[in-house]
Amino acid sequence: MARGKIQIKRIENPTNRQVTYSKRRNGLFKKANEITVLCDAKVSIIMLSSTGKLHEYISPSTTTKQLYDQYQKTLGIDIWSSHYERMHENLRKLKEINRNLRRQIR
Amino acid sequence: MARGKIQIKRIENPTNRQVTYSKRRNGLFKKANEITVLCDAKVSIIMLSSTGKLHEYISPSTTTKQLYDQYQKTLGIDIWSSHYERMHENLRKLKEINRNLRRQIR
DNA sequence: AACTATTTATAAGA
DNA sequence: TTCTTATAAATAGTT
Repeated sequence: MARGKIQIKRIENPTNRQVTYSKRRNGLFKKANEITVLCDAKVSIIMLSSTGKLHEYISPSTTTKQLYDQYQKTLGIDIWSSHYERMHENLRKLKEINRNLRRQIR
Repeated sequence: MARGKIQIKRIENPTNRQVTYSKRRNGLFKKANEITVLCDAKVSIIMLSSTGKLHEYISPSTTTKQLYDQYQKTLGIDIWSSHYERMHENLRKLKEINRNLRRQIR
């Protein structure tokens, strides 16, 4: 965009790609924050770089989970069910251990 | 940004807010697509407007669910371990109470 | 990490 | 909503 127009195609040089990723990620998150404030919106951004690093933006008024629960409710996709199932299973085991302990105490 | 600088604060007029939301959402999604192509990244954006409408951007190479499963796997490990540690601590306390009770019985 | 010439995004108006 | 355009903001290439 500056000092010369670029074509929107994959940057082959890994160093340049990383630098551009970092700069534009900052730009994207700044824009996300501005629309959050200006328009009273809620925004969740998750990014995975070509080197496998994960970055996230989330509007201050909410959480990533909240917004995805809303997304899930709207689109009917159960993204979090496996997480919930693991938590439930763990709670079940914990309660069983608690019962056994109380039995031991009596 | 144009025809006069604006302050980054909530736009009170609902019509103006809606117009700005629509324009800037387009801008944000365009930027998200550019960083996807230029940097070989994967991006998921979910937005909830102040009127309750949901909008989404997802890089062509993936799905929203895939990216959030990755997010959950990467960040969920920490959440899970702290939860595990809390349970572990609870168990330790229960065992200590148990020991004290046995001592009282003797 | 800073700089700056340019390109791009966009606020206000039509 | 879509187009225009003057101006603000982002950023590509460089240091």
